[in-house]
Amino acid sequence: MPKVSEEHLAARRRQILDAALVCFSRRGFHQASMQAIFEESGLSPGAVYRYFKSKEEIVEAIAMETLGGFAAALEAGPPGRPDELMGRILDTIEAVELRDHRLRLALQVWGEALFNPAVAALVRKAIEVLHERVAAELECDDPQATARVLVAIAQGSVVQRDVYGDRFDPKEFRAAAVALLSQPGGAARQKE
Amino acid sequence: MPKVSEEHLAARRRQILDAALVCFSRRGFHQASMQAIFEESGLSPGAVYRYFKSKEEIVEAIAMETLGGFAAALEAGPPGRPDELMGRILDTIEAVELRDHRLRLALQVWGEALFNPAVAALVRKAIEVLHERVAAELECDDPQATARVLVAIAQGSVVQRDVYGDRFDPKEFRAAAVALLSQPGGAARQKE
Amino acid sequence: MPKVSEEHLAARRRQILDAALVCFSRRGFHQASMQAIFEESGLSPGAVYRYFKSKEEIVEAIAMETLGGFAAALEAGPPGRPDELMGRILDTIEAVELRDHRLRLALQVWGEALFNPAVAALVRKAIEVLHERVAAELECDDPQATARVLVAIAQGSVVQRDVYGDRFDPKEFRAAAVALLSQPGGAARQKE
Amino acid sequence: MPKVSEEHLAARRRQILDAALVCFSRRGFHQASMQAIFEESGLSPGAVYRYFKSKEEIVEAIAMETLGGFAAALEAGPPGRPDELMGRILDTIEAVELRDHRLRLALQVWGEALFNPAVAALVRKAIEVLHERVAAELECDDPQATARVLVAIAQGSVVQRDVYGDRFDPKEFRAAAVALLSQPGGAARQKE
DNA sequence: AATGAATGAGATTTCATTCAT
DNA sequence: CATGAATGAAATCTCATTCAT
Repeated sequence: MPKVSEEHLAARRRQILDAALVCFSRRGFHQASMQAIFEESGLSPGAVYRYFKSKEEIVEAIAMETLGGFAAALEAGPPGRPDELMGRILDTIEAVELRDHRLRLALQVWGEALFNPAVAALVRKAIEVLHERVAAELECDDPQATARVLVAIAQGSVVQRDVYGDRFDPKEFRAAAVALLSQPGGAARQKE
Repeated sequence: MPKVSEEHLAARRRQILDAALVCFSRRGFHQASMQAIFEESGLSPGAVYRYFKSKEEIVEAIAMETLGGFAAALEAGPPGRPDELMGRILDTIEAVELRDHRLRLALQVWGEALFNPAVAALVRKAIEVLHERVAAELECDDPQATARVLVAIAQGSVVQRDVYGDRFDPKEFRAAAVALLSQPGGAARQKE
Repeated sequence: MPKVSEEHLAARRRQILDAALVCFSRRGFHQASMQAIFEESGLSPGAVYRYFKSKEEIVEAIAMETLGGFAAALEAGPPGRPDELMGRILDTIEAVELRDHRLRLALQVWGEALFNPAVAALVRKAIEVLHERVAAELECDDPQATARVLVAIAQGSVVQRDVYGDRFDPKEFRAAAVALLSQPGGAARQKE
Repeated sequence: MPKVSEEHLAARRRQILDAALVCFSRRGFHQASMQAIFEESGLSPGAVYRYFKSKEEIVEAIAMETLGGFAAALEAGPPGRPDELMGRILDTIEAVELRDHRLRLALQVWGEALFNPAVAALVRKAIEVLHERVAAELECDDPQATARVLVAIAQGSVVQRDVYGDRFDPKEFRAAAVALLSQPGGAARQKE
């Protein structure tokens, strides 16, 4: 009974990736088993392997989705100062996390990039893209270099959030980051 | 070979941890096998298991060393502005990386914290300590919150370096970060 | 080879249990290795573990079969005197041994009950059942207590047979037991 | 520092066997590890292996002690009827158990005899001895065969006690056995 | 005599993957 | 297109035993 609609195929793929998302979030890429994905998805091994030819391919698909989500969500806006852009970036992370709950995966994906060249390429590309977007919207002396720092702040915030869980306060972090960037030297307590 | 000196025992432990360091850096915590550690260390399974009672214990020991290394290396100094402290933090990372080559592990350790409560506790503690150190040396409006941002920049720099490898330029990043913090709003191209 | 008939599954289970039977009889529960069961059954580890999730589960299944075999084989009959019932019990043991060759296992199962609570429960249940059956068919003063002694004679005969191997003569034992019970005091050489 | 008194050697041996007794009673011959014996005895592997050249030798020594204990404890007495002797045998088991707590081991030893020829020989010898002693003190038609049945009752009582633990009532069992043997046919409720 | 560090074979179990149906 | 039984390599860890000190 071959020939099945495009939608059907896409739905199956989604079903598998959703299950993988759950499993990877729960135990990590390498501690989650294919067996767990079969169960979570309600599909048989054969079915899953029809859509992805290895576990690694699933990992890569999840990595791609996870990284792509952020880039896609960062809306273009008018050029602005670093602190303004920083606020927008952190707001976007917040929005995406609310929608997808993929922050735990982001950290994993970066870690996976250390050993998996395909994922490494994805991650590099994604950071690159983000970086270009940010640089393009920055109004400051060295937009390229500054963009890298803003991206680092965002990445660091993800690390802290993943590690601290509920004890990380995104609003507070956002305020601190924006303040630091808006009155840098000034933040130094007006010494006298 | 009974009753052996303390140093001997310590040396064996080191031998195992050094081997684990190599293996984990090469393949990651969960893809490195115990077998690989036996071979890299030149010891038998029984010998390794005399010093660590599970793979997880080795992972935790490595995590602890890796995190402790940074905290220990950040020398105390006189209070200063955020940009000054940022420079010192990034220099420390640089120095530690040159010495230990553990930056790849740092990212892995953060990832491990997502699923391993013991490692999570270690990481939280380590970040906490760093955070307190930084806050204590900051002269600015809200040292606690500001410290968190500086730590985030440092963490983000580690992510970028791990992902970019040689293409990450630490000096450039350092310069950009310090510049951004010293003339924050000011960095906004003096609009005219 | 998907969706396979019930019989196929049952047959595979049998195949594994038959192999386990051989291996356990040959070396004992704890000295028989899973490897041996894989080889004896001609199945792969994965296949065996699909049907039983641990070695212990196989041990328990074998214990259950072994104990159940005896209970099932003891046919109901009209109430009778202790010596009559004793004869029937020993005959049943004989018949079951001829059919299944599980006497070596019976002793092992009792031993396993010392340390394995699940097996202990099985054994207690089996002895209980046997005991009730015997008591129900006894015509004598205290059927409950008497049943316990008849069961003990049966158990002791199994011990002796296992230990003596071919040198144990079941017919002789049966005759002696029946004689002892039929002319108890009387068996005392008519003193004058 | 060689040459040590005989007593010292004997004491060490005892120390090891006592530890083994504890370990074997707790987990069984094959599930108790040598490591456990080292710990329980407070001796090093090297020390233990000086006195016994393998685990099997310890098992055999324990088996020997366990079996010997019963034979030695059954005091000689004047010839008597089966029921009288039965009472004495069960009383002896009781006394020995109170003293040594080795009943759990007895069942294990019988099981071990299935696979270990040295133990099998010991067990056969022990049963033989017991058998001869009992036969010699029996006053009845076929002392040899009757002795075997009495021994079986004793063995069966050990099985039941091991399996039932505290729920086995030795006094009740003793009474039932003696009654059955003293009024065998008679126990059959005088049908009219 | 005694120690205990070290060995290395081997135990149980899991897991990604395949392919007959 | 889908199933799920089967595979078998490999993973972690244990254990009886040895031997240099």
